[in-house]
Amino acid sequence: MTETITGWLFDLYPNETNLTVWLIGEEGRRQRFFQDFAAVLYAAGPSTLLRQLWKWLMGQPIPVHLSRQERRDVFHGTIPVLSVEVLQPGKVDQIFREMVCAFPELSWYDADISIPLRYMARFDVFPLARVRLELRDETILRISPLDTPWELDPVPAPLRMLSLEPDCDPAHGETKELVISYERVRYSLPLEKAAALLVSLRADLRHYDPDVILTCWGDAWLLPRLAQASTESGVALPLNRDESQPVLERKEHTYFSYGQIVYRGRQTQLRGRWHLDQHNATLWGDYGMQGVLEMARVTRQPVQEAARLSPGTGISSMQFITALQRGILIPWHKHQAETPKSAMDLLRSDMGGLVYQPTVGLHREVGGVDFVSMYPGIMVRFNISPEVPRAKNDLEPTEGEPGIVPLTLAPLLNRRLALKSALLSMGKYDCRRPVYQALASAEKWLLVTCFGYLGYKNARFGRIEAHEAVTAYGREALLRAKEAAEELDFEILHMYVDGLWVHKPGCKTPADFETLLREIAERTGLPISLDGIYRWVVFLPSRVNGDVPVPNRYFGVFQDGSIKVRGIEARRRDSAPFITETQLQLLEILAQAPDADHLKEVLPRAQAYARKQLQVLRNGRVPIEQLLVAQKLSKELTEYSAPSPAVRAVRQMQAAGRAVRPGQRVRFLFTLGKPGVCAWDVPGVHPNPHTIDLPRYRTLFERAVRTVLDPIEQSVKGGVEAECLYLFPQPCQGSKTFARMVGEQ
DNA sequence: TTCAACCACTT
DNA sequence: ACCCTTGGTTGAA
Repeated sequence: MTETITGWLFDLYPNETNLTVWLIGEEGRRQRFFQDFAAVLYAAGPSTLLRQLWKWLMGQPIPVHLSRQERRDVFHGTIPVLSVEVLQPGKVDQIFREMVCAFPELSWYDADISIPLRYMARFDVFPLARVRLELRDETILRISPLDTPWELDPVPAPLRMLSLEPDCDPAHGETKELVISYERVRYSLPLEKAAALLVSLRADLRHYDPDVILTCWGDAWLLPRLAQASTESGVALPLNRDESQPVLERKEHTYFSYGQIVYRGRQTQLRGRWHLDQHNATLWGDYGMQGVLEMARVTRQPVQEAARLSPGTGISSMQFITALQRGILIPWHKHQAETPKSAMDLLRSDMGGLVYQPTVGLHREVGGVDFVSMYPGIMVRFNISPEVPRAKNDLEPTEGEPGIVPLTLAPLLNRRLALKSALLSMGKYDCRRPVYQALASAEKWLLVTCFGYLGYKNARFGRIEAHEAVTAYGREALLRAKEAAEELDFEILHMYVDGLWVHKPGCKTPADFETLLREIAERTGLPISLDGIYRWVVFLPSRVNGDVPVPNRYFGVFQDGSIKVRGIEARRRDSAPFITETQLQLLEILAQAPDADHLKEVLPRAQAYARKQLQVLRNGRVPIEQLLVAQKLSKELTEYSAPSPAVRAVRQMQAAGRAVRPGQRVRFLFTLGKPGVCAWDVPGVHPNPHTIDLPRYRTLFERAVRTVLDPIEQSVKGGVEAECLYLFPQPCQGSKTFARMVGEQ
């Protein structure tokens, strides 16, 4: 007796003998099923060794199916392999470890691919895919997808969410209460009365049966704490929906991504239910739940994994899916202890992108023209992939079988283009807008990283020549764009890697740029778009040498009044919120001018605002959190040779028993006297507001204000009284002078 | 005053 | 162990 049901694929993991698969049924039931699933891996090498391996495997207790096959290796063509089919998916890692030990000389393929990823590739499904199951009792006989990860508006799964939120950041202060909320329920309980809390929470879990437990600081703090309380008090807390499985812990780790060191705290994963910690999810800040689900869909990683995925892992898993589905072998990589060159290092060292010197100052009626996902676009159009042979300096589209990289990228790129064009045509207040924006930004990361991986020596599908071909065409495309613009009498104000800023008197509607865009698209074969038309844009000079332009510090206002800011204080994550806020507010005021000619009318308001904010600062009325500076620790404390403010703050934290790992942020305040900083995340220590180093904050404040106002004032000079040019007394460097100025009030 | 060390941004 | 874009700031020599 078989039956068929449909629903959303929710969770998936190996159990003792086969796989557990959770489904959210069409009609809303959460159901657990089981499915037989064999994981296949391959060994290649001398036939005698393969024969020995065969014999060795026959003597193992773990059941396997063995066969000789021919498979395709990306770099070596078709090779003979021994196929090892492990019938108990949960045992793959164990048996593989033993095989490598016994036969270290053999080459291994498809060996370190997670079970969920193998499953997703085999059945072409993904987390929250709509699927049809053919069942016999609790056993899945067949699973087939009803949609693809590339739907723009997938039918949303009816997820039940329960949120757990302590009343304050446990890293910083003393948490007393836990706020529990779901649907229309919301209440809080003291954390101290553990038994009462556990009983209540258990009742909620049983009664509401959430799919998602959404927490703040749940990974490293709340859930471990609840688990411990549960053990101590004897009150069981069934966080897992699958009570036959233990709660899973993923260890903290630090990795490089795009020239940055990144820290991921430990993670607490559930089975049959998701736990998502908003403060420990890679993309949560910018994209929220939608971003995490999108990441899971396109990378096909389980949702809890997707939540803390690095873009590199994300793009790798997409390539693995492509390879698995096409029968291309995935080489096994030992994890070498060497420090990998980051993708960003490569981008820098081979001077990948073309960079131009902008014309410093304020410009009006400027078109921002961007290639959309330029590097991925190049890889797809020119079939750039490690296994596809290339003639040198060949800049023409190639014929033939698309390679792994373009095959992986094409749907992602098309999706991003589709999202972008949907965004262009939808109204400003369309409710899908924020979602689409979140999806587009989430994918941008994957696309950008894919290019980096092409030149990354540890990537399994990398090749430096392919990487160079991409940057070479990128430079060529930008130059062709420049030529096209100049032939159409546009003035080139600036070019940067994949975008250019152009001006032509009278060109201020999208229609005025249409010919240019079409011409560039035609000459380069790459998708191009109008990022927007600026009412005005300012390219900043170097601060060290005021005559020299810098390519990536600018700000401007588009015709719809929205603001674009790059490289300046407000974009730096080590700026205090008060500084960022002031700078962005200044820009908001300036954005009220309908065009550059009206800047002189709004400038006095901006100046008055700056003066007001300065007063707030001087009077000590800025909330202390607004003055917090956050910096990322780039290495172990012992590796530092200079006692930078961040290092001094970490020392304070260490003295209080708080460890900080590389990649973690250190929050601190600048204070008067030695050591000049006060670490924020030291429990029980509350900095005295009177010791705040106001002069220092004032310097930072004025710097940020001058970045924005100086160029505007210069451009409207003549029409404005001279006294307006200097908002503040001349900047003073010595702290004594500052102390006097702050004291004078 | 100079300079090495350090942080962050650009995509 | 090696190389390391840019701009900018900080604190010690």
